[in-house]
Formats: sequence, structure tokens, C-alpha cells
Amino acid sequence: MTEKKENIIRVALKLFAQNGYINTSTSKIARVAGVSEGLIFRHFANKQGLLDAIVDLGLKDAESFVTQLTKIQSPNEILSVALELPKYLVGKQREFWKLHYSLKYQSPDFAEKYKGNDLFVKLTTVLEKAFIELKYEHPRQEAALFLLIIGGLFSYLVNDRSEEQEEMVHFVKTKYRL
Amino acid sequence: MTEKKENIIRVALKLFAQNGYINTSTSKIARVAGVSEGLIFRHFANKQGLLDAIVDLGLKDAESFVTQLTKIQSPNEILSVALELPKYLVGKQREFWKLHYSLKYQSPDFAEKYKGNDLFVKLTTVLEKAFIELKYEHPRQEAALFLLIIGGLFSYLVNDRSEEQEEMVHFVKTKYRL
DNA sequence: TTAATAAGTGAGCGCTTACTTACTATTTCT
DNA sequence: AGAAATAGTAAGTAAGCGCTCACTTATTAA
Repeated sequence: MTEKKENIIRVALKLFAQNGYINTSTSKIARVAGVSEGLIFRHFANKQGLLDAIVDLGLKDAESFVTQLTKIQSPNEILSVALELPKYLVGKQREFWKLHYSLKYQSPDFAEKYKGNDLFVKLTTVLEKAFIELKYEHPRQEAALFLLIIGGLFSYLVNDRSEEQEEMVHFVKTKYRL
Repeated sequence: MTEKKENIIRVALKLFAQNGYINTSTSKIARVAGVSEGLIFRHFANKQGLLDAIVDLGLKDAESFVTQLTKIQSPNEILSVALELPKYLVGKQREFWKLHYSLKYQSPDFAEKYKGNDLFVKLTTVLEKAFIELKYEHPRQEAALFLLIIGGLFSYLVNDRSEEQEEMVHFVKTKYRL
């Protein structure tokens, strides 16, 4: 990967996250990245292809984190670590997650594409397993609720409300005795 | 309000919700609504003005519902009714709430404008009051968590997962003994 | 009835968009 | 070294965008 190609990806992620995918023109990406506009279309089939490359890169990180989660033995620790997921991921890839949320509620074309490899869905299994071990009466529903809460934590962070997120994590941990 | 103006608003809401604000051109709105494109700009200052009119209309309904909530006496019933809020509002104004979520995570210009009159925030007060009456140890945090859950319910519905929403409402009600 | 206003039209303007083309500079491989 | 492939550029292109303009038709008011 050449330096200019990296520039394109980095700048595009930043601008997509900041102003939205549709609101970011290829000409602006090129200008900010210090390359000719044509170069974008040599490296990527089209604007959508550039977006796809960015999303693929960002999802890799997230998936590896979830994979790590599955290796934890203690159910209580699984829940505890899962609650830290939003802070960890958003802290590491703030721009990517902003972009993720802006695409999630976009037109169906986008939503469809990113629904399948939605890591939130993948989390359910490991959470349910934990609640089963903890002998909760309704582990499936408990996992769904826990996932819903984690989704809310993401929302806090993406909307720059990290203080409330911190407090909520603490509160939920005491509620679940973690 | 003339019939054609109503057409413009109705069609614009539908298309904005379906394909996003930016992805919907004024020419397409005019075509589908069966009016000339120029008429849009006679009735509204610009495309943004049309969006504002639509949002204002939609928020009125939501606000009146929250106002009703404040009049309920029983704290348990407050919580119970609050859990029905997403189903009620999305059922009544599906397109508006799809649009709301697509704007929420859009560029800062949009987010800023719809943050202030975010009815979710207004809900907090009445929820906290209920938790205080119910003698919960941390009413403020409980209200925040409850609001987070309600936000999740909205997410379910906007993403066409009404079955999961139903189940979650039931589960949460039993959890809170409502 | 006439004058004023509001509702509605459709062509088209200036500009931006995603993308292409024709070309040059730089690596890489034999 | 020389050929082939890759990286990069600048100047385009057609299509679409929001919006305006000059104008016609319908409604209201004196």
C-alpha cells in the first residue's frame, strides 16, 4: 500500500465520519489527501468501493475483540468485559464507529450490507452462554437486554457523552453484581 | 393548506424516510407528488425548510404523548406506559421516526438542530420521579437506564424487528414487576 | 367587475457530482 | 538495460443538483 493510497483511506474515513458519506465528495477527499481525484478511481472501483474498503478495515479490529471475548471462562468476567467493549472500540476507532452509526440508519442499500456482519449480533451467543452459566431464569432475553444496553453505551460515546457512559457502565455493573 | 402542498409534505416525508434526506432530490419529490418543482420553493424557503416543516409536524405528536405521561399518578403505570411509547409512536408515524434516526447520526448540522427538542431527554424527569416514588436506591441512574432501554426499543422498531421489541417489552415489564 | 394576491408551471442557470480519458513518471522484473 | 506493469496527474465529461425566473391560472376582496 503506497503512502498516497493510505492518505486517501485515512482522509476519507475522517471526512465520512465527520460529514457523512453522501456529503463528502471525491474531489474534496482528493484535495485534503493531497492527491489527484483520478487516483481515487485507480485504487478503488468507485466511491462505494472506497467506503467498503474502509468498513472492512474497521470491522476486522472489532471482530478480533469479540473473538477474544469467547475465550474468557468466568461468566461474570464475560459480562464485565462486554460492558467495556464500547469504550474500548470507540476509543480505538472513534471515526469508524461514527461512520458506522451514520450508515446504519441510512438508505436500505447501506443498512442491508452492514447488517450481516454486525458484530452486535455475534455477541449474543457468548452473552447467552454466560447467563446460562449464571443460572438466570431467562438467559436468552437477558442476553438481548444486555446487548441492548451495550448498544446504548455505543450511542453515548458516538454522541460525545462519555461521562454518562462511564456512569452507566458503573451502575449496570453494580446492578448485575459484577 | 392546499392539496398540492400537502402532497409535497407527504411525499417528501416518505422519500426522506425511505432513501434519506440528501439522497432525495427536489425534482423527484415534485415528480412523485405530481407538482412542478418550482412549487416546492414557493411553499418552502429551500429544501432544508421543507425538512424543518416535516420535522416540526412530527415532533408535535410525540410531545403531546410525553405530556400525557406526566399526568399519570401511579409510578408503576408511568413506567409501563413509557415502555409502550416506542410502539405507539412508531406505529403512528413510522416514516417520521425512520427519518428521525437517519438524521440523528447525520452531519453535525442536523444532529445539533434535533438534539435540543429531543423528547427522550424530556422523558428523564418523569421517569426519575417514578423511581423516586418507588424508593429505588439510585433513581437518577435507574431513569437513565430505563431511557436507554426505551431508545433500544425504538431501534428495534425502526429496523423492522417488532417481534423482538414485543418480547423485550414483556421481559422488561416482568423484570421491573410492572 | 376589477384589482390584487396566491398558487402553480416549466424551462433553464450555475455549479457540483462521480467518474473517464489521455497522458506521464516511477517501480518492478527479467 | 529495457519492457511491462503500476502509480499518478490534469483536464475533461455527462448527468444531476438546488434553486430562480418569467410567466399563467385560480382565488379572494373591495
